[in-house]
Amino acid sequence: MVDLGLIDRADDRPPYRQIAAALRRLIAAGRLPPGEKLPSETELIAHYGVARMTVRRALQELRGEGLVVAEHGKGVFVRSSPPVRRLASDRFARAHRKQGKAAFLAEAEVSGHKAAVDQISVTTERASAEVAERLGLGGDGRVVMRSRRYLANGVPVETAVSYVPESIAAGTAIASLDTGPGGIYARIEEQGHQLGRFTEEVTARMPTPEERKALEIGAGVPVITLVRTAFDLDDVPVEVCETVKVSHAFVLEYDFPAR
Amino acid sequence: MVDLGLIDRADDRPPYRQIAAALRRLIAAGRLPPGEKLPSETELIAHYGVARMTVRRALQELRGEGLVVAEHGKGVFVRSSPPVRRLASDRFARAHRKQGKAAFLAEAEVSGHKAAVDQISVTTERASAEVAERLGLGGDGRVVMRSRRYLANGVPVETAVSYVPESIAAGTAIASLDTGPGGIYARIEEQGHQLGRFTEEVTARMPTPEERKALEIGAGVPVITLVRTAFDLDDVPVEVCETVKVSHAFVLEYDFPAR
DNA sequence: TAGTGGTCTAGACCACGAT
DNA sequence: TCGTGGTCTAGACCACTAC
Repeated sequence: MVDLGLIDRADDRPPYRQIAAALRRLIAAGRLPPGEKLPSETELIAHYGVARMTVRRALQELRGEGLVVAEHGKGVFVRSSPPVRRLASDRFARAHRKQGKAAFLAEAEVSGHKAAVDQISVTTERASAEVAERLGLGGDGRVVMRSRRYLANGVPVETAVSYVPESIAAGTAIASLDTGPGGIYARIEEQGHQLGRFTEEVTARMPTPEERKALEIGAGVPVITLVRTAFDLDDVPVEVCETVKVSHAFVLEYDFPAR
Repeated sequence: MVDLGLIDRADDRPPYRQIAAALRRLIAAGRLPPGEKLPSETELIAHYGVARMTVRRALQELRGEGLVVAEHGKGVFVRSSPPVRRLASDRFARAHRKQGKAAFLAEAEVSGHKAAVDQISVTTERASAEVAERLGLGGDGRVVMRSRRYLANGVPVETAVSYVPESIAAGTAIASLDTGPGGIYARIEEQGHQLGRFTEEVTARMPTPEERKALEIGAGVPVITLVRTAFDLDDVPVEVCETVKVSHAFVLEYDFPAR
């Protein structure tokens, strides 16, 4: 059993915070490594000599921080993190596409992860107001919508939905399940829209229940949302991609001139 | 009094979630506008006919989502959100500095917020291993460390700590409380280091207890961390700035070529 | 002083997982 | 079946705020 310490009634912090702090320290120090089971509520109650609610408040604080995950009927476990993936802003370089690699897979190769894609679905529908605006489409603009989920080493890390104007996607592999070598962007360039620049809008928030399910994360784990718009050399928007990433699995890197 | 609804014992959601959902709906619908006081715990207990802990769990869920803020001795209030601030990657343009404006204030002016800076502290110390590495300093490299907190319309939205090598900062306004017109970057350029580019590393996570206190946010509100490194025209790193931003107060915008 | 939220106790019953 | 966490009750005392 790990060293849990004791509650100091003279401490100005309430007992539940002291218990949370003790557990947090053990996790940070690696004495409770990822995947390890914490002492059960019953054990913590006996050790600290407090009521169950007090122990539960401490555990709840750690859950809120995303440090631990409770599994009903099994116990409370230290959360194991997926590998961190650094996304550099040159990850869409044409050189990668020329080699037949989509961005996610090319990046995974550099990072040494085993990348996979699943839950692919492709439909054609009317663009939402927001997507239509970003793509510069009229009121009834139709788009091919591709959604999929990315996994690193078998762990879900990101969901993505791409929207390409039907005028560009129609009759190409963009509208089929397999987009072919180089991915969507290679197909778009083949349609005569050579890519010129990207914009990305990044923010973070707590996931919706649906996102928690798709990404297999507990409450208390934030997500990064990234909306990328691709423009061709005439500055015409040719794709919008909305992604939701598990926050602790990504570091986004950007490099820009001082101007 | 607002319409709280009642608990449906046939509902598969537990009572505390039903209560949370009812309050959440009222907030979303604007029936409980920002700044408004929620019914007190006593009132909710009487209305729903449940124990106090049940009501508190519901309120706690809302607090975790950042929707409400509890004020001891006063009540629970709907959180008033700080305005969303869009940060474009040209926010450090030299043109702003030429006009004597630091980046945060220049951006606020565009967005129409009332910006403020407080909790400024300046010290000189040995660089941490991470900062030393980013700045390309040797083992005992010393840096001027400037920390401060930014507020938009009086609400804390960001803390920032800048590190500038002492060799650049010594004897300049960088080492004094007021950095003068144009901020740190204007002073660095005056020292002969004209800025060439920036890199930014972005991720998101849950805040530490200290960050929660400094940013005055509840436990369920994620933060965006952004580490920016400024390089001069010779590609020598001249500043590292670590910021922690309240996630829902920011959208980061980046624009980069397809290459 | 009265009302508010913050913390705690000592029980209870339930649902889930492993055996 | 037993141990686990999930939810709930019905009290208690404390600290903070407003009057």
